[in-house]
Amino acid sequence: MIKLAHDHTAEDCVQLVPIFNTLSQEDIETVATLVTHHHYKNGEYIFSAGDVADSLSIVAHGQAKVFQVSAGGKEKMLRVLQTGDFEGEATLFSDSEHNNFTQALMDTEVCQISRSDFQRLMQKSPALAVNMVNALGRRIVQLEQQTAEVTTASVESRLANYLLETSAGLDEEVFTLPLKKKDIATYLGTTPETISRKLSSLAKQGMIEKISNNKFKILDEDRLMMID
Amino acid sequence: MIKLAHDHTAEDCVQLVPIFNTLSQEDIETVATLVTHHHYKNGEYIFSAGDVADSLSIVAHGQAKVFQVSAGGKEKMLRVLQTGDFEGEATLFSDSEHNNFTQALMDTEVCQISRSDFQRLMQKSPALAVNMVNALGRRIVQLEQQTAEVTTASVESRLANYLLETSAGLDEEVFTLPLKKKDIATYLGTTPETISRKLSSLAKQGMIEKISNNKFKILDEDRLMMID
DNA sequence: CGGTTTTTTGAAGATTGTCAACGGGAGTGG
DNA sequence: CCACTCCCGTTGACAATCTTCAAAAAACCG
Repeated sequence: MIKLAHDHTAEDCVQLVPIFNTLSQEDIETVATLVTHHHYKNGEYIFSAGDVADSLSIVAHGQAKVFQVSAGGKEKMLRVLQTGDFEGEATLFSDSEHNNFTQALMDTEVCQISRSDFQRLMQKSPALAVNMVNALGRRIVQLEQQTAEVTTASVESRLANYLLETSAGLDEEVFTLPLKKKDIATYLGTTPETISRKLSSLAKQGMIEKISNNKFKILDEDRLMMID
Repeated sequence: MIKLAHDHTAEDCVQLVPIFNTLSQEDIETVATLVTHHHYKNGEYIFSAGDVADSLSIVAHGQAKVFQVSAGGKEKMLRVLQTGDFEGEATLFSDSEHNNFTQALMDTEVCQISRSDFQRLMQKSPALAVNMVNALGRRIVQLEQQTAEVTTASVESRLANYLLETSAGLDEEVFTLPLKKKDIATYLGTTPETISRKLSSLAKQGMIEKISNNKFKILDEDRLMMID
């Protein structure tokens, strides 16, 4: 069966993405017709704060960073979208503007579905709505943990956790940080200088090893977990 | 039409709570039959971390605080549930244990619905699932703002915002803080001592007035908003 | 009213932020 | 292929906010 490139990618979205891939074949085909597909190169903006927020964006392949910009012009990293993640919760329930920026970190495929289509789809396909509820629930639990950690733990502890999470699930002991240190800093609620110092400190203590600028190796997982 | 007290409260839940009150009459009646109702006095625990998490708890009337306890035994306030709010996202998607504590701050009516019933209900009534998606979406937006603020703004600014939010929507200029300063402190990611000092500072600067231990009056809203 | 918890206040100390300068790597253009 | 530039990361010195510890005062509860 030969398909056009565009169709192929639209169905990829639906096949690849957790909130869709448990749906019935019929639903999957419906979703595929409603989805539009876009490609973004490294550094391109998927959307910006102030844009009309009328659709949900789903990462079919690649990575993108979501961040806010304060009145003073300072960035605050919120999270990194991986394949299968989506962004645009704010668009789900009201006509509004995006409050975040989303920027591709590499070549990234994004599928979008308009709020009205998505709401209709949820009405027609309860399984989708339930998937969505579950996905959002997971996200809330994670956000709560994150806020608790930021207000509770020291920078060194937060950084250690970040390294553990980022390296988790990789067979390779050597892993690459997907973000610049500047972004890691705002993600963890600190400054690039402090990140630099704490990484040195962790290395000096023998818990990690710096391979290159953004490649590291975990040497002592247990000790990293017990910081603070 | 005469009803038993218990039935009355069960329907109150359904009538009062945003995620339910837009449902069809038929759905509302179904929900009412699935809901169990409990009363908690000030200080009683609605659930504790480690409890089996198999139901969603909805506040029909009253106030309750949700908090975590760290390994070291320190509390971290997460939020205050008001009438209509619910807690138990973690229970939505998997058999697991609660990761939070929830404790009544006054006499509080709580309705609970089991995960399995709730999931069935969402399958049958897409409107409910959509309401749920919207409610969770709102919550995520709020949590993101909160984390951004904690990592970005000074304690004085966070406290000022907290006072503004807590007093918002009240006609009375004098308002009562629902939490002890200890809890406000962990909510804002600081210590009771710092809260005490910053409140004095705000009062000295003429932005607020201390009426009693936990009653305050906003004097200069504009200046409070512009801190930091 | 007695006892316990909460809040306030003070002083000292620590973690982290800020400012500034330097070094290095990546990309560009000659 | 080399030189130049720009941005990022590093390092140091200093400042500031905030935390911690301790003790006294105030509020709360039965």
